[in-house]
Amino acid sequence: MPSRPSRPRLEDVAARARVSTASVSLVLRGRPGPSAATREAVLEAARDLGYRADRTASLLARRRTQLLGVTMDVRSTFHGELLEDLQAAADERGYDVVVSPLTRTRDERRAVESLLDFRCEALLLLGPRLPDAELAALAEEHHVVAIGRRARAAGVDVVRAADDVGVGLAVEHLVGLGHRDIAFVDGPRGPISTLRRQGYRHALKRLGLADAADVAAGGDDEESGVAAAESLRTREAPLRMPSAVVAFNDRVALGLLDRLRRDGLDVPGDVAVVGYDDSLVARLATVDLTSVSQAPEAMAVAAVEAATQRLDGGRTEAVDVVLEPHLVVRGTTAPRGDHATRGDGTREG
Amino acid sequence: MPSRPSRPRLEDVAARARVSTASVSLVLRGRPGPSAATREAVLEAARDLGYRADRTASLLARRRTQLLGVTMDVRSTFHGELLEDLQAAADERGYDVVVSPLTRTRDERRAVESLLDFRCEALLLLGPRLPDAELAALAEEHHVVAIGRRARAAGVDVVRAADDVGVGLAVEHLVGLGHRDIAFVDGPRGPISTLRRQGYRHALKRLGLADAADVAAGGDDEESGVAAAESLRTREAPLRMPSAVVAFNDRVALGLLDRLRRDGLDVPGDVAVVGYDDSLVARLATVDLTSVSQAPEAMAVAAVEAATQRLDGGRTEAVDVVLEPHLVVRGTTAPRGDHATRGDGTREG
DNA sequence: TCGTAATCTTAAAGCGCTTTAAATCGCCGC
DNA sequence: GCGGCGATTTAAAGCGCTTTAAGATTACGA
Repeated sequence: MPSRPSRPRLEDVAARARVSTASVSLVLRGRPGPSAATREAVLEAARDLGYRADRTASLLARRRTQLLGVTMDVRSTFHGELLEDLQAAADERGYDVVVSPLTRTRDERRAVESLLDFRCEALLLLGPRLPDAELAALAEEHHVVAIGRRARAAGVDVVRAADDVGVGLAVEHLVGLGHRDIAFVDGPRGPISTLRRQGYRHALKRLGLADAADVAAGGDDEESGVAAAESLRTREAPLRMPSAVVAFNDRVALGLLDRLRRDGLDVPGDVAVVGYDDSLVARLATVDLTSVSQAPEAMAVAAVEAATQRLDGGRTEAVDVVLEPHLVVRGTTAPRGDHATRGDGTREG
Repeated sequence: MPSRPSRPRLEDVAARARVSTASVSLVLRGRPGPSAATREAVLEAARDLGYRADRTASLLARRRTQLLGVTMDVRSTFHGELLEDLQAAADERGYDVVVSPLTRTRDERRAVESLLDFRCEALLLLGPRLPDAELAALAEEHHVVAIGRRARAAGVDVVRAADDVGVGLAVEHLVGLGHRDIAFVDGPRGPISTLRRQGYRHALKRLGLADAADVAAGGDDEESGVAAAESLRTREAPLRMPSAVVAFNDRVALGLLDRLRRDGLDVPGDVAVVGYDDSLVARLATVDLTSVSQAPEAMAVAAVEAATQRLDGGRTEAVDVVLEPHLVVRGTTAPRGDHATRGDGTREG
């Protein structure tokens, strides 16, 4: 039941403090000018009245909105986490965030439109799927930051993690544990998979294990993981069941884990598994998956930074920020020794 | 790189169409008045100029904002789903949604403040944790709808599912499959658990199995499920390992599943498991968990409906909408017969 | 004591759109 | 040919806040 007496306006505060609305405006926004006496009077009046500025009006009056628009997939917990960090980073810089969720009935284009209606000053797109050309077109009219995806679109700022390096870390970790037969379960067709696969190959080469390269078809979800597990276990002669697997992402790793364990294999005893994304599910005590973190906090900060540099710092050249991922070691990886001593030897070939 | 030539204003459209700004405003919002000729001229001019109304300005001018504010936990996929449906429902009624995420550094109060700053006309709170008193206070000044939680707060509209009925459905399903020893793994202390537990007890009574009531301590996450699985398997004499378990929610069910299977039990062969929420994870092919759905779409529609009824329908009495949940049968439940024929008999007592 | 600079304060002009109240235009009947 | 009426159109007054430019005060040095 909204209050009948409409909320107090700036004018009311001014009247009560016996000063002009200009002074009130200045004081309330902490701008220099008003004397200490005026400040106090205004603050007191505002407090008494329970005054709260009408953002709509102030946005209209000042040319700026100080709003950052974010598009995201609400169903993705990774995006959820990123959003948390974006909020925090924006807060610190005096910006507010408007989120525009993508849903079945609301594609990326629509979500962006909505953000523009709100007059957001910059668009932060989480894992945008818009074609590069469209991103570039958008960037001609607005500030846009693509997060988590490489983009060859003029004028678009990009903030992403070095996926190849990330996979490399995983491989090094496994080799360090004594593993030699390390398979990589691929992701869906696309630039991200390519990069991760490269990371895998290069790491093996670097470690003198180039010959052991073993890439299995995969995908980006649990089912792909299950399928990959099956194919790894039923392969023909020259190929062997690896002692460790690096999966395209955590979901795939999850499918792998599930299937391997149902088949009676012990993880990490018989097979070590590493995921990618360090998603919330990887952190669950029941999953406890070793995974590569894309450092969402750092990405968030970098993205907001990119936006504010354009807005307040006068930057006009697009930037491409590449962050170093890091490995989070948990319970699905262990020294290879374990395998030899308690594995059930369910290998082929 | 935002465009230099500032975006066209209403005035520009008016000039180009050779009519007044009033006419343009009327036409663009589809209000009655302008003649067909005027309409056409305006639409054409607007199209030519690529005109897009400045929401900020129009919000200020008209008294209404047509904005619904939603607070949610971004990490919850259930909230994510709900949000999708809320968006859709709001869209249909000509409202726009502003979402205010809860994060570590941004509690519910803060999130609500933010929504008020945006001048949202109604607050839709997803599973609010604010104490009833605070909800009631908020409701004195604003329209508030609590979603998914019972609230004894004056003036607050509530939209929730009949949890007791939901658990009842699960129990009936299991009994229909021939199960008799059906345990319930409880949730965390609170009204929701109480209601679900009641639903469990009442259903058993109704089916003449009151004596078989078997409530195990639980919680609201995977770990609680693991713990519950352990306790179910190691209990003393008179108690037996049940042939079916209804869990407080899907996460608990997941923990149960994981632990039971690692212990070599077959689900649903040895034990049938039912979750609650019909979350995305329950639907994963690798999980395929029978679960009770709270019908998020229906909740979303009801919530938006509640808000618009107050805003446009003139309703002033609070409503309490209780929706009927439904059971989604998947792969973790099967006739008890299965158990007898292929169970490994790992029971106690 | 007076002029001038420095410091505060404020009147007033918007920001871009909506809306009301009044003006305009046709058209009809007498 | 004129008064009148309904259908359109529009001038103008805001919505609540910011900001600029001018005005008021005070402070100082000469």
